[in-house]
Amino acid sequence: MHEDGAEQRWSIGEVSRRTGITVRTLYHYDEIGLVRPARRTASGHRRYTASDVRRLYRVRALRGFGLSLEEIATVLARSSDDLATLRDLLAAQLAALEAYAARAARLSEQLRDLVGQLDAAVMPEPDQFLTTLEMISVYETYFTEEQREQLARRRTALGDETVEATKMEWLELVRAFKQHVADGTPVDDPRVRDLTARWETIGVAYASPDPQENDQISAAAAALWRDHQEEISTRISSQLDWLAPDDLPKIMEYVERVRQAR
Amino acid sequence: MHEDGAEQRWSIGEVSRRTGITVRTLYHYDEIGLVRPARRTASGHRRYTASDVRRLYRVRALRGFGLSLEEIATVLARSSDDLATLRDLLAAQLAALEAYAARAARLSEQLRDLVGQLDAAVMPEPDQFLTTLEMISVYETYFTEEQREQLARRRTALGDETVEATKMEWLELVRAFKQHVADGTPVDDPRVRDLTARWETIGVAYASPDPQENDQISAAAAALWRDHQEEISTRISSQLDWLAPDDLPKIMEYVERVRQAR
DNA sequence: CTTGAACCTCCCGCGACGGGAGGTCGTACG
DNA sequence: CGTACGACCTCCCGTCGCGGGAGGTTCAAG
Repeated sequence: MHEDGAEQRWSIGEVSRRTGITVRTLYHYDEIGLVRPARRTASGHRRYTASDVRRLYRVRALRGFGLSLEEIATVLARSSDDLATLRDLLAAQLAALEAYAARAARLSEQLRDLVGQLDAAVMPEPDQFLTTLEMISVYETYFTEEQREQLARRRTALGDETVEATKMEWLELVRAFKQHVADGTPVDDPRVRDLTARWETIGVAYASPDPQENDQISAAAAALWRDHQEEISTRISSQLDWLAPDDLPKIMEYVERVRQAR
Repeated sequence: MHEDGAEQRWSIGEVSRRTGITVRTLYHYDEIGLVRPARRTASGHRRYTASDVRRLYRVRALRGFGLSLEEIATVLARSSDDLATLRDLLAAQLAALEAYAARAARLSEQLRDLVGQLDAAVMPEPDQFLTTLEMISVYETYFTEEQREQLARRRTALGDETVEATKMEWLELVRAFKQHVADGTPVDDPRVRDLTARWETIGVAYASPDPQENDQISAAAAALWRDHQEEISTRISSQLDWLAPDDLPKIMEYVERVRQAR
């Protein structure tokens, strides 16, 4: 650690080449005071010292971890004596990165599904695909991020076949109810009471251990149905040949009346 | 699909509540022409139709997948007849997301290491930690992303113990060379020739199957050493009690001369 | 002394809005 | 019928991390 007067200094271009940071960025760092060259020549040209360059390397590393320039400025201002701040920031950044990675993974999965559906031409109608997009958004409007995550976890835990089986069972119930609605079966008939009980147990597999959470999810689902009955009914009936668009609202209303009658 | 004159229309505030999109954002979408309400009242208030709201849901879903508003505008402009564009965009987005997730995973690992080192107080000197940051940046300056990934893959494939063993073996070689340098052993001595051979085989475990890639990595490493001898030497010697800061350059030069003498 | 590269400052632009100022409109209530 | 208040309107500045251009000065080599 010897510092004599003849210390080496570099022009902004040389520094740019050495560090791989563009000249424009160096100007920017100087402007905001993040890395200012130790001195200027008489004519105003920037002269960077070895210590400036080291600071630049630190900035680059921290930028690489996703810290903002402001955060970097604060940790580099106090860091010599205080590593705790830096540690906390890095730890926070780590948590943020992991959360982001998890979100990205969920999105990737959803996207793979969608692209797969498009490729398999399962959904030949363009309108139908766009409607799928709408439903995704509606779904996200009514359920919070945690709720969606919770439901997604449950689904993957149960496995695709189980989920598919549940869907089939639900459709079977819908068909049975449709018949009862058509027949005008009274709401206190033991048969429809049994069907309603099965209806309610279906969701149990997706329930979380926390009952309060379940209530919130049920409430969100109810609100979704309340506000978007038509779209949902249209969409589901369009994929089945035995269900008319206005069947589902009638069925849901009927089920509700059965519940009340208990 | 019946469209009578008495179609339902909503004010911007109602739409905001229904979709969860802020009023400000609705203004923005109108401004850039992404979602314009079907009409205005005489006084200029926006009136959104059901079809506008559906478009908003589509926009929100696509935004959720990370598409830009411009991309969304193009796919929604042509999408009714052309799902291929949308498919390609989603597929591209999927690839981008996966790449990003992979990068996030690498960064997380690096960050966990760093935070772990800070917590374990392995590195009590603040300066030393900041120097670590500098080295990270330098490392990234000289090796390309693929090269770093390649090296990281090799390291994880070999396992921590093997890597540690390699490090130990290398240190052993360095100590042996240090002695030979001190003794002035001639560069054509079979003992130093053997040591140099071992030196060279050490890196082989990290080599890629592609020889050209190896050459590039070696070149990058050489450039790094050329430009940052001092920092590296200082850093390594500070962690060992038997190595002076100026030993390593001498040793490297000696090894080079042994190589030339062959 | 000239030429061309490197350097300087100043300023507009991006993407997707947030937020405030300052004005108009709609409607419910007194 | 007036008035109060909330909802709505347009216009414009700010964000973050620079990129890039204009228009001028300085440096180093020939």
